Amino acid sequence: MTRAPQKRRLVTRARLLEAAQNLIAEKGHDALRVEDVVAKAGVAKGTFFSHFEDKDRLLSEIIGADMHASLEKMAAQQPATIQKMADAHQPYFDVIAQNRTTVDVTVRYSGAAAIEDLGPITMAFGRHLDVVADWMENMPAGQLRTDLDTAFLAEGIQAFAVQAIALNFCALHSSVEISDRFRAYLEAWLAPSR
Amino acid sequence: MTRAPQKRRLVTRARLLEAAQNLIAEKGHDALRVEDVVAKAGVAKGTFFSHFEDKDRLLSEIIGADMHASLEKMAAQQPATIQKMADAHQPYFDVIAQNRTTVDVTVRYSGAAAIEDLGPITMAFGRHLDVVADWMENMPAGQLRTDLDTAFLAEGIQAFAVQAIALNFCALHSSVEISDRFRAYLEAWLAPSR
DNA sequence: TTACAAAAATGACCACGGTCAATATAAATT
DNA sequence: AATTTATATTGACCGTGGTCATTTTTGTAA
Repeated sequence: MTRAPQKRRLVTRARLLEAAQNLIAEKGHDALRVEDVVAKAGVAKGTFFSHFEDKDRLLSEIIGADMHASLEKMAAQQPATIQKMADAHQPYFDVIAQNRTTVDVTVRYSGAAAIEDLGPITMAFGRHLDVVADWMENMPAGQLRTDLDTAFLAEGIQAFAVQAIALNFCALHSSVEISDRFRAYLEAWLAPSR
Repeated sequence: MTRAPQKRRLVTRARLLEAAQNLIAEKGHDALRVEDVVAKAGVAKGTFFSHFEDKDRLLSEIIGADMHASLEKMAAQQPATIQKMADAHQPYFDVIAQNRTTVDVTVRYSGAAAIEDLGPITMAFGRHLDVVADWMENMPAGQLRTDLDTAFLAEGIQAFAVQAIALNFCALHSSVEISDRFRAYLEAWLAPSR
């Protein structure tokens, strides 16, 4: 039986997260250094690693929270068409595709390391599935293919979201074109004309 | 105008690659250390980085070659059904999903860094698109949806391949189940019943 | 209060990827 | 053959992520 953490620990953790967020806001995810974080937070280096198993885990904590926030914005909507579903993903793409680091970390954590401790990014990916499945359940009839359940369709949407982001980074396209590509994929996936 | 490299340089490069391949065969991709590679190859550390911009680039060179080999096996076939298309991907999955490192590197290099110098993994991804597009061009009629061209359908296949691999690592499924999942995706993507 | 055990924090230390001015070797020029 | 120029290699050095035995702090029970 593990005990509840002392409040001191929670304070330290919050300090570390806040320091990291400020540094990211200043210099971007790529330039984040653990030593800078601990210096700003006023703790020792070892403390950092007693709170986060590695640097990527801290990043995943922050990026995961951002993803979650954008997903809640999405969940508050109910797009009526496939096109609008695609468009509603914009805030989500904005978070994931900020830069190479965010893309890398997102992808790495999309497959969870441990089963027990699903990271925040893994959770966010799960939430994404739920959100789009829910959208599809409540969409005006006749637009979606009916041969597959919404959970399966949602998996496909996730695959296309990742693809759109990856291809965007490949050809150095702008963020706008992510959604162009994504829109075409969704149309083809969700409303095939055979 | 850049000159041709001296043969000495080519020899050194080959030595480095061979040393790396042997070490990977012994201990796996994860345990590869640059210092071990240069020791085995009998060169200085700096030499390594004059041949490969970083460690990941060396890995991408080796994994990319493996991917290419498996793709040529695939290209030599002509599956007659969607199911067989999916099954024919097995050697490709075996290369990419060997372990976490191969998956990470593959994904990272799927989006090329520079435009000039497309890495071997990026090239392999491109080859994959060609191979499956070619399969679809030469398949017995009536199986595939006709509303989209094969190049676009190929992009979707790629997206689903990545998704199948990623989900496999997420839930810690076995390699067998990658292709199960992939088969379902392909059927739904290529032959929707609306 | 004091004593004590569990939790938290510390910082010297290590591992390893990556850099770069200096050196050695090969090719080109006289 | 001697000199010069381009190419290839070297290895000491650095930055930064991550470890762990030790010390400090906190909650608790006598």
